Amino acid sequence: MSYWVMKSEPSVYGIDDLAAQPSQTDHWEGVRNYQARNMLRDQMRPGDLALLYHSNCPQPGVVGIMEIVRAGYPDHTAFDPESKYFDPKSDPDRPRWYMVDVRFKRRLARTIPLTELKANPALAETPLIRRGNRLSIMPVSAEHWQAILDME
DNA sequence: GCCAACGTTGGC
DNA sequence: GCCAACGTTGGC
Repeated sequence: MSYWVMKSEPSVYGIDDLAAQPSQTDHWEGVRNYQARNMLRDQMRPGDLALLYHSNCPQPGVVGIMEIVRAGYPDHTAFDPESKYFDPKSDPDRPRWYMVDVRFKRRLARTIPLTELKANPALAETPLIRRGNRLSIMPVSAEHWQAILDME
């Protein structure tokens, strides 16, 4: 079982949106980066856990925990010309982009802000806070996972 | 809004 | 394959 960090902009899709789903489950659509795609397609498995990180907002930080409930499968929004995630270079026979399904587990007791994550020496090596890392899906070690939750 | 740090595209 | 131009991300 693996741990992950998944980023989203709360103005687009945040923890409240996921929690509001009838099944508290949703597709993680719209990832259009090859490195992140490879993780979605090849590495994420049902039962894996992911921290949800809110980016591009007043208080960027980790806000909750999600569980991966379906392994990678083709991101159908890439096939839909009406979707903002449409990509004409992806088609059902040769899908370029993938997604997983995630289920809301819980909110953290508080948002753990990026400033605090950066200030924690135990997290110096975690991809989330390494400068310039813009991946929307990142692995996190079990040790770093625990170190983050210890800050809750 | 600014700008650093990327990733992608396309000419050659 | 190189690399300049361009687009995007995301903190601040």
